[in-house]
Amino acid sequence: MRATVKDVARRAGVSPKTVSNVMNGVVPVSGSTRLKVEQAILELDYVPNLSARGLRNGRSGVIALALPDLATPYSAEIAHHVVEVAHEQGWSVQIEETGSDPRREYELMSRARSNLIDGLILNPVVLDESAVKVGVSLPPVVLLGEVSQQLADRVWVDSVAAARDMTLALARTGRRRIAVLGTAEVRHSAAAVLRTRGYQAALDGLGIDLDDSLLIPCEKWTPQTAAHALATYLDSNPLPDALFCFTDSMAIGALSVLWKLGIKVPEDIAVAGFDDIADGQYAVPSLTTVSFDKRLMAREALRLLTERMADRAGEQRVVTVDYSIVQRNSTAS
Amino acid sequence: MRATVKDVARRAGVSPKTVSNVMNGVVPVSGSTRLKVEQAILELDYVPNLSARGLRNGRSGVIALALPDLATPYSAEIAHHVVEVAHEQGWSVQIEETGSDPRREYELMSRARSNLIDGLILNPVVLDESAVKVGVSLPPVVLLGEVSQQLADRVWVDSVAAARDMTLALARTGRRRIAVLGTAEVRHSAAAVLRTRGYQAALDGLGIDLDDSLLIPCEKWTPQTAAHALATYLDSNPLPDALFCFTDSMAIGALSVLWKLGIKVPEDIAVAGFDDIADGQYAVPSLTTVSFDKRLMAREALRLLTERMADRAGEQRVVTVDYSIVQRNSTAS
DNA sequence: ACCTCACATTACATCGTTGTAAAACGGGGC
DNA sequence: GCCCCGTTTTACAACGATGTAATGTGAGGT
Repeated sequence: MRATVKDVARRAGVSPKTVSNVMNGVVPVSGSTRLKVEQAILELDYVPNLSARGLRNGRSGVIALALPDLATPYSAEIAHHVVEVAHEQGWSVQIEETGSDPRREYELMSRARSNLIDGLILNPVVLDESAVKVGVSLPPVVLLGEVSQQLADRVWVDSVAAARDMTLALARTGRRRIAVLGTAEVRHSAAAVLRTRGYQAALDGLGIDLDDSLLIPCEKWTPQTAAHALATYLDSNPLPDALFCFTDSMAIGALSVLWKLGIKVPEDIAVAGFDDIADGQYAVPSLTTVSFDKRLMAREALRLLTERMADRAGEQRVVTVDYSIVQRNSTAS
Repeated sequence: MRATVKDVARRAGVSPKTVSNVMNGVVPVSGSTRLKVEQAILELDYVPNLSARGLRNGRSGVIALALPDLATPYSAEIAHHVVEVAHEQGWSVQIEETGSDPRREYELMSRARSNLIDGLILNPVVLDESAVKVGVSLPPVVLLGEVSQQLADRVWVDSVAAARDMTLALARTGRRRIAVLGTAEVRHSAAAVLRTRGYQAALDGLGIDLDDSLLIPCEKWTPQTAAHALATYLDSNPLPDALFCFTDSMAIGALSVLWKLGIKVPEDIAVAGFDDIADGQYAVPSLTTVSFDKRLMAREALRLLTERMADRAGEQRVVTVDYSIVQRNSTAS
């Protein structure tokens, strides 16, 4: 049987509450009793029962992190940082996968209410109206990434501006027929919409007419689907000058296809990505991308979340994280 | 305020215990009362408090998954599968990162004891003696991956055999000076030791003398460190025939370095990895690797874990998951 | 009408921790 | 020696759900 405060108290010759006081350190405890208690804790190898603590004071010390798909390098890096930052601050992290299913996104919020979870960091894909219900009797939520409506506190990168800048950067290397990979036809993910918007803004600024045939749709943002989408596209379309993939993962799939087809990057076509995942640096050729500080995102998300827990009523806030265009070999001129 | 069983009971005109009976479905409840209760639950938007439930019946429905580093594609894929399989079975998953620090590995086990966690799936790196203490008053544990001692239930791939087979496969393409990347000089991770052993066994079988200068050490198994290790190595050593990297991640780093040096893969040197991460398929050139079913590993780990929870005393078990050598372009002859 | 028996429901206690409010303690001043 | 006051410790109750054991209900048999 596991030792409880009672056992420790008996052994130390004090009351249970005193043991609790020693552990929590809010109520002052005299040096001598503190020592006795600490001794007893060690001897009995006592560990507090977090369920009981959670029941008693209404918070569990656990937050949930919900991502579309953990196997995605981008999600994995985000998860890594959130877990690490959370741990520094004494939080545990429960991971949930939404599979980019909006039903699941909402279900999570309601599940979180069953406690054991003090807050939720959600990387939504198609959230939108499905979860407008946020706010009422739901746990504190911070959204991570693009959303089309302001539903809750949120941390993001201005991907309209980033996509615009990347498009401009590609144009600056002399490319004119710039295709994008990852536009959405069915499920309009906020990220796809915003990045497409940035791309169009850049073309407008350059005085280039938008050519719809340069919008290569790709519903799932994985190397596999990207590779397939690009291969199919190239079957019946001329090769563009440049290819701006809406994520690095897709870019990696694209590089693979281009290599198999004997198309040289960056000589025949420039390729750029978005997210700056670790592997992009080691892609062949190394990948030009939109980079931003994921650890900072994690830190800010956690900050917003803890502040929200302290004050459920405050105004909704948005943190915009800086980005930069990182030029690597895949777009050399 | 959140509704409790009491509120639901009052509204449905029954006792709290009856509400509990309806929810848990073990004790029979008549149709009419069940309906009343379900109605009340809906009206009040009642969600059970898991902390209270956990306190009362000693299990929280949460398991922990501890990995060295979530940002690693291999870890991420494992996590993805564990989370998905666990979710299917109604478990939640708490993620912990060990940073391959044995102290942290042990700390986790003791933390797990504070409940909120019914079991632990641990991917150890240097566990060994540090956690021999498993078993006594610790939560049910399943180890995932290589270990040097049999400490607990465990799921693994026979990486001695796999490394041997991969080495033989490289030899079969006519390579003789086969280097390995990822041997350990400082912290002897079990995986490094076992894979090196398989490599040596293969050379023995082929009648090739072991050439120590073909063992390229690399403590951390990331593309970055691998790239650095390989670049440094090639500065002062002749190019081997083939390079067997102990993980795909390292292989990706290696491919990047080779490409930058203008060394052609597979013409000048064959490159192989281990783990079959998704990106290996899209590497340039696509990566030959040791493949195994990660979802099966997750499923088996969870099976062992739940069985262990049911029977803390049973014999320790080992599940060995099959592997296969997947030939791709990086080793074409 | 009465008793039995199976089945449905209930009251109560309990899980381990901690906030509240009250009690015990101890030191200093008169 | 006594009282007062600040500090430390304590008893008790409560968080919410559920197992135990006891109570209540009704149908069926005689």
